[in-house]
Amino acid sequence: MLHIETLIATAVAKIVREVSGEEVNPDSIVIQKTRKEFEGDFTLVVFPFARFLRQSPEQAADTIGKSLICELELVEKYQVVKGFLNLTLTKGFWQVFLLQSLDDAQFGYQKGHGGMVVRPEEGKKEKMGTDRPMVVEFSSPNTNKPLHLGHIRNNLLGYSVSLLLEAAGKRVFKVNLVNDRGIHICKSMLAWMLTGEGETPESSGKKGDKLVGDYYVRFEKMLREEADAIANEKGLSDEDARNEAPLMKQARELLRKWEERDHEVISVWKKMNGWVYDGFDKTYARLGIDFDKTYYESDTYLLGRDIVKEGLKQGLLYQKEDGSVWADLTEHNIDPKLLLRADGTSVYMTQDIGTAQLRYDDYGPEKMIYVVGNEQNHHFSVLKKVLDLLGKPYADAIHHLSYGMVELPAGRMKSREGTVVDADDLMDEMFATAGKMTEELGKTQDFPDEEKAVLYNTLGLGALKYFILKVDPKKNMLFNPEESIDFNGNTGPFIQYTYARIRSVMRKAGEERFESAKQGFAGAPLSEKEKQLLKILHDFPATVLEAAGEMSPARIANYAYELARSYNQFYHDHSVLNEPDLAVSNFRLCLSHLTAQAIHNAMALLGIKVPERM
RNA sequence: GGCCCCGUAGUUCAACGGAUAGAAUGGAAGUUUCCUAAACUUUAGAUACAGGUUCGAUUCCUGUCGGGGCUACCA
Repeated sequence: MLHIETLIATAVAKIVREVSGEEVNPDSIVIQKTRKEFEGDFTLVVFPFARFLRQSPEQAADTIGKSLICELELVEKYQVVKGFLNLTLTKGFWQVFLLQSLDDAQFGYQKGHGGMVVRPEEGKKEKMGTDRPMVVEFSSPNTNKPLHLGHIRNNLLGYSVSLLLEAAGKRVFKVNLVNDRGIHICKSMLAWMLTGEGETPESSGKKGDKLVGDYYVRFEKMLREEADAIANEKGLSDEDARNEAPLMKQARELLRKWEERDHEVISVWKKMNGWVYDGFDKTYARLGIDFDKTYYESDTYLLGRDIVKEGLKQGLLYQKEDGSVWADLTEHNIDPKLLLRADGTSVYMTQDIGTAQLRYDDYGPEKMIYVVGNEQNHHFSVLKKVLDLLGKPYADAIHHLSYGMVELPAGRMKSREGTVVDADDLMDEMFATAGKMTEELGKTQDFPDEEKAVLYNTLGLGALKYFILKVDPKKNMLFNPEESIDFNGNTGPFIQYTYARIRSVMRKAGEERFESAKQGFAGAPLSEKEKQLLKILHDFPATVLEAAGEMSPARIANYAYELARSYNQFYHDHSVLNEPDLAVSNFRLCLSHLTAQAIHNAMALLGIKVPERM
């Protein structure tokens, strides 16, 4: 059904044109929900038109209000407060909206492809009419360390943004890019080869990614000792000492051998990475994250290297005397960027060039979205410029979805100081807290153990995901390990609870009762709380489009909270099943059902499940 | 040094340039013979500072102060 704000805006544009002859772009007309201290449903901000109409804002509002009543049957009455035109819609409009939405299990989601509005850059609106897919890359782990809280934010964001784009009608491919090669991988390999004594996940009982991570830490410790000794002995700077250290030399040698496909090195590499993937798979599964395709840097860096060499041949890049290859970016006022080292090995940028090409070849996407922390803003701006320099058509399709850091009270997480919050540990804690809270409330005494476990998982993950996704992706956020994540107030469990409450009512009503209720609420009056709830429900489809356009799950999280809060207020003031007036009871039952549907669909966009009872 | 981002109640988060800056949490005070009190109600409490643009600024511009990031032949 047509969105009412659009309808009003179009009508206003027409009125202004008829009265003054001025053309007004309907997109520029501001319609907002009326603040609750005033009477009305929607408010038109009249100030911008007052000049066109050569009237005071109040007069202009009155003029437009009068015409709107004639123009739109849905508008029942209006009131003017200063330059604000407050419109009240008919009760019939709200009831028709409810009735039409009731049977839509996909309520809030776009049907079919295309037609969404996206604002990739601030303030820029752009119609996206094509059927080309969106590729969303997220997670992008290194295979030398387990996943931590930073990765959780990344994964949840990427996954939710993918769902959002899909809900907005796009075809979406979720891809992971595993950084499975490079000097850092060689470090954990080397430590394992030197000190591991054949330890495996099976022999030690450790999760594979944890085991490999331990060797990475061990390498850094051993290197520290060597570097300190050398620094003392030769009076070198820390950086130089680290580079001079035999361990570092061995690691570089290992990387060189790896690039030569040395059998022994490759076999250790495969073995250890296999352990890590087993570990990652468990963590992803538990988080509820999945991918359509996984790229490996080890498969793409050579392609990147070829593209760079080709660029060099075409004279788009230049070579230094030592043989290293560079991109000249002086026209952008950026330092030259190294793309191939003198020894021919590639750097991060090189492989990103390769992956971009591969991804373009694989999907021909409209946009390639990279969910990567804002510390890499510079990297991506350089990547786009280098691809542009190389004449790649997809340079513009690259969109860096840059998100803020998760910080601890003491600052950012540092593995060297052991302040990293491990992803698996955190999920364990959330599960335990959910169980403890629920049992203290005595809500699950009659639950079988299996249902308890499912519920605590749902609630623990719900709390965690909501906690992270409710924050604007662009902003840094704070996590305090000393305080457990809340289950009361503006939280995931609060919204889940609201859903469970509604489901309980629906169960008591029964399917038949609900079916007949749909046919029988025409005459029911509309209370303030009920209307408030309907207004919020009506907003859902537009909110999904906006959230998709801004690639901001936070918009959905805040929406879901507002909706749940509004329902709880309604629920507190009104009885659904004990209401004596049948029409009113029917109406409330339907209202409850649509609310549950909207909560379910909103939370689904965040990757959060909702329980039937809790 | 240069470039970029961020400063909103004690704390954690909201607010397309629009009305009296919203929530949550913590503090204070209440609500349950009634569909789930993980709820609801009341209450005190904030736009770092100084200018500018505007009918209107938390939002845009300039400067100051404070925090973070980037400025790698790490990723």
